[in-house]
Amino acid sequence: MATQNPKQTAPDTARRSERSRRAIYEAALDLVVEAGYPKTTIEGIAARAGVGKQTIYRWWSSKAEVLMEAFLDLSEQAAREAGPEKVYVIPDTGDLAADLKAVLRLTVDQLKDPRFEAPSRALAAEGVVDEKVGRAFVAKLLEPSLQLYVDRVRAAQEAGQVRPEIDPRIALELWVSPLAQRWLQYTGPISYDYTDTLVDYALHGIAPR
Amino acid sequence: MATQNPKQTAPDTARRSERSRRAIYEAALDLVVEAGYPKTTIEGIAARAGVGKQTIYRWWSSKAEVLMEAFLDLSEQAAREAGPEKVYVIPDTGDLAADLKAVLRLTVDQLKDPRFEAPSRALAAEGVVDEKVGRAFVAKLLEPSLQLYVDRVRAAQEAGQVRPEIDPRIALELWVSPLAQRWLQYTGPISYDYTDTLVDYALHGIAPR
DNA sequence: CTTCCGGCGAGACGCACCGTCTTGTCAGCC
DNA sequence: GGCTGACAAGACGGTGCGTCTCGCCGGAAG
Repeated sequence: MATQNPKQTAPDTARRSERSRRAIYEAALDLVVEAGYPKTTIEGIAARAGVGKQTIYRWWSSKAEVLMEAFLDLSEQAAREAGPEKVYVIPDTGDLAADLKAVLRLTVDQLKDPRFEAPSRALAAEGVVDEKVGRAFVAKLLEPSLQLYVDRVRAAQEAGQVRPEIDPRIALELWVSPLAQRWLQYTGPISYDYTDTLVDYALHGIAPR
Repeated sequence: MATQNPKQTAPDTARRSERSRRAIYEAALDLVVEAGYPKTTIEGIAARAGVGKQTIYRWWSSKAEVLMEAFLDLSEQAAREAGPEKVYVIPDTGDLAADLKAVLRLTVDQLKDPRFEAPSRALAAEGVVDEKVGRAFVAKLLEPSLQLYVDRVRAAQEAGQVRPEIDPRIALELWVSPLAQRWLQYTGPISYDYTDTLVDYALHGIAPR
């Protein structure tokens, strides 16, 4: 009994083809954008990438996993291109409302970019029905962004713009979740006005002041 | 050229078998609970319902549509059993915060009932990726419940507990959407404490009063 | 530089499910 | 009581699944 591997005879990463890996990422993302997630198949990805099916099955265990890594790769690439620390930190001008509104406007734009929308919709949908995928989606894609809001709200607390007993992790859901639900479930239109309103409601509540 | 039907020679509803219809509803719901949505197939539903596949294809156009009607039927049935006007109107004791907290606690319980959770997760997931299904899901299942919050917030506005310029349709998202997102996407735990906190934040905001 | 091992592209395989179509039966309006 | 069309059952070709087998070839080790 030699070294016990999680999946018998694990493949040798040293000999892995970088060329194939990237071709698979690109094919997966393109297909999801063009044909939609349900019509995106492993066979289709392999064919478009000019790759044997086994190469996909060797390194990933599901369509969702392929797309997750492909999308993660795309995000990192986009982050590198935009330059470090561009959209990836929430500004702190001292005016919490203005800063949140500014970031949410960028988010609104991003949600309408097909190259971003198609894969993240697909992954979100898969995550709703498959808890494992869902938690991976949250941990790798969502949580890092949410943490930025936590930090910004904490700063606002120290500046006296947010009550100290407020839980930042819950506070951010007052504007993130409504936007997310409208986008994911088509419960309503998404606009700058809308996100601006969310920030106002979140900061001051709906009760008389 | 006789009466032009949307789908050539539409079936005759008068001769439709009620017995088969209900057997299909039950089989679909059971399979989704037991095996999960992806493993629920039309062939599987037909087999378990003791029904020919054609009977399903005759009356529905997709797995999602079958499940949607089945779940709608289940909801109406549950509503009838609970008696008219039980959970289906939001109480108005004059204390908006208390009323919202009470209803949200019931929602939390409902979200954890497997017989309810499995189908609504499945439909929500399908709706994320298929806009047609998504809009139907919202219109038939979500919107009616949300309307109750709109009515309750309007009453609160007339009672002077909510500022008059507040849009009730957006206000309700301050507590509904965060709960929905935590449930759908596994972004955090769901508890009475959590929903109580949401109501407090929504009413009074996070800024110093 | 040579050897060799294992990832590689290609695609055949059996399986499950798709959506359509066929058959004979039987239930419900006329 | 007769006709019509929905019904249960299941055959059918098509497609994607996940596994497998085949040579090929390219990078790590000697």
